[in-house]
Amino acid sequence: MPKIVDPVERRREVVDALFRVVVRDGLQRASLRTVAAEARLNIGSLRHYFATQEELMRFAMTSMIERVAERLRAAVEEAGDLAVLSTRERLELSARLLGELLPLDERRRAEVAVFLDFAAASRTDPALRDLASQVAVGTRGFVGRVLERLEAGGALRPGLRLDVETERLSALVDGLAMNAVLHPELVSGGHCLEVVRTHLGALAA
Amino acid sequence: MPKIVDPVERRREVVDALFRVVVRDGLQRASLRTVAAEARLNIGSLRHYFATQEELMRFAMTSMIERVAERLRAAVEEAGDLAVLSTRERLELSARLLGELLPLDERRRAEVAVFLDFAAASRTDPALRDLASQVAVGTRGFVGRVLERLEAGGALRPGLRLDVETERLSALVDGLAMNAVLHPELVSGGHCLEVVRTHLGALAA
DNA sequence: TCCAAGGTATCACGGCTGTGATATAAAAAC
DNA sequence: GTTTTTATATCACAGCCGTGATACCTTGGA
Repeated sequence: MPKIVDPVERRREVVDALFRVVVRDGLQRASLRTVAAEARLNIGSLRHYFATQEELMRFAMTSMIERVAERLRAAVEEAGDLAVLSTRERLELSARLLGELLPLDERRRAEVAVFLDFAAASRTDPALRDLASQVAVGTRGFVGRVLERLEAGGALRPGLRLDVETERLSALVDGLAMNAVLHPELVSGGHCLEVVRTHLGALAA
Repeated sequence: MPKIVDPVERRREVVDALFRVVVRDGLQRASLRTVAAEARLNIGSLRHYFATQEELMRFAMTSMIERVAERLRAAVEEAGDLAVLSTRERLELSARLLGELLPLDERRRAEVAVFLDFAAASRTDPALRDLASQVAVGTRGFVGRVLERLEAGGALRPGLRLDVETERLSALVDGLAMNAVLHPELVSGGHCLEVVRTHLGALAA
């Protein structure tokens, strides 16, 4: 019974299955066969949508990037205009925005885990390098925009070098996310938010 | 010609070969065969020293932990008593100590790359979990001690919560190290040091 | 001198991997 | 109704993997 299933939907199902495998067993275990089994598909069917392993991996990584980017865009839009807010409220709003990159619930936790595995793999896998670079540039842009809006609203202490602060905050968020995913018994979601709030508070005072 | 080689030295050579493979091709490519080839050993010889793959991986990770821990200890000892130093000098010294965890030269760069791959693998590999946890606890202890000594010397601004600041600085260093290794075209060693100096400066002001 | 131990090397097995080729069948296009 | 496309499914192949078993040789000690 071909053709009755939307191929776009099928690809999404396969990518979701891949993510479940990566979260549960790591990227190394995400072979075509294990992903097909997780998606309840025959490997032949899977290869009808993704001819090679590299094609599947790149499509999955691209899908994840688009999903997170869309969520960040929605969060920024929902934040709206911060002209009406007090400095304290602006800082709290910024913390919530940055929290979209932290493993504060199961969904974000899974995302960070997948990104971590892909990032580590991208170091030695040329097929993933450009995508990993795209992630790094994207998060820097997002963090930089958060800081710019704070400064434009006069919420930041004067004399800050925004490029250095962007690098500092990006590294902080990445490090927090990684530690929270790798050592949840050491770093909880609450700890992450507290550290981010402390950091933003120090940038304001 | 058996017995003429120190088995301790042999194990060290194997571990060094493993690290070279991991840095060059990633942990996934570090099979018994590739490591044996890199060490110019027959796989049978390698298995005479490491019966199983898990034993080799755990020994390698443990060796790396001990090497870095020893270098950190030496750096702290060399730092000596900071009672005679000015606040500015104490901050610069602390930055140098934290720099031991950053990829500021080829050796440290290789270490961070290896740690990153092992950390990512430890998330889903039970055989490495305790070692990864040991690394996380160790770096937190090191960072915490750096902050304690600064505070004891009165170099830090009052009112800081040292536990939160330890988590913040640990995440910052981890994130910087990761980003510098994964995206050297985006984050150089100089950038790392500048960010760390900025952070310590903000803790002092 | 003989024996045990340490070190090197090779073979074989089952298992998993990505991938090419191919068969079958249903739906769509003409 | 015929043909073409889309989809599912299976087989086979070469390659790498960890590992068990084993053989051979050199050295140290009894």
